[in-house]
Amino acid sequence: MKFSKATNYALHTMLFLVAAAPDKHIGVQQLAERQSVSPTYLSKILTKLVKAGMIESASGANGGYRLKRSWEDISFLDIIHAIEGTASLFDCDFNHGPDCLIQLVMVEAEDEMETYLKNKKMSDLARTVKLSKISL
Amino acid sequence: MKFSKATNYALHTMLFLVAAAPDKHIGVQQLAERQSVSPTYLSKILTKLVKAGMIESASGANGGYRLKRSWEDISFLDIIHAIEGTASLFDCDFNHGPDCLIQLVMVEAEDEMETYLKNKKMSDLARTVKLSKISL
DNA sequence: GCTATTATAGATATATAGTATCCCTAATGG
DNA sequence: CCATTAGGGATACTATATATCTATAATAGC
Repeated sequence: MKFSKATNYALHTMLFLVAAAPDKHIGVQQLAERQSVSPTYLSKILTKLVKAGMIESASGANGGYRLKRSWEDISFLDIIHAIEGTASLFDCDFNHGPDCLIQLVMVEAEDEMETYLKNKKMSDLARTVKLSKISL
Repeated sequence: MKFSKATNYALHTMLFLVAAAPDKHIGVQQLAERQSVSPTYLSKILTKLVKAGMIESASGANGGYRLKRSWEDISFLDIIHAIEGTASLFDCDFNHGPDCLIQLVMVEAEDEMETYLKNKKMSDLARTVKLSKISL
């Protein structure tokens, strides 16, 4: 079980936008170069973020991707869900009654992680980046 | 990102052993039938639990798998780690300095889940099973 | 010791998901 | 109208998970 690389690309792109360009359009070309990934691939990933309402895109010259107005509240969980989907990490396929005890525990465990990720906002992280001049 | 079916097989097998047969040898044949999976496949999974020191195996007639003496303390996390490995769920491969802020957050999130799973013991669950007569 | 039983290991096959690229189309600013 | 940029479809490659079959090793019971 692993988080996908796509999620990593999405998280880094979002952090870059929030920390360095919260209002400018940035082309996928430039974003892709920073992460050494092909523009078309990154584009597919970012399109998911667009559909999830976190960023918006503009075609044509000087186009690119830009944060939406409501970016202050975007959490890690929002981004992860947009890329990986919202399905539970654990499925007990057996049909042994309506509630599988193991399933219940696993879902609760996942909830613990998700609660943490829901409370971590990109904007919090961006503040840290600016203070410490950490490179993205 | 998903937990593997193998983890599900392992968890159910362990719960069955703890709840129903904490001291008897149970053949993989019988365990596999309960979960509608091939004996050789389940055997490979259970061998991992043997190597992790949670159960022991005996060849020959009346052989099979049995819990080790120390089974009272076995947690969900122990089993998951034995099957899925202990590697972090998230790797930031970029080389932008020693500490990637995103990586740090993701590892902490995983820790939240793992802490929960470490505190959930199979024996706790077995007690619930017996009280409520839930079918495994 | 012989035989039936049972776990273990190796080889192999199949399915699924992740990663990635190429190419074509659509939209838009200048 | 043209250069630029996002979006979508088709496709290929890889890695991992899932699963089975066969052969080998160990052991209990006779």
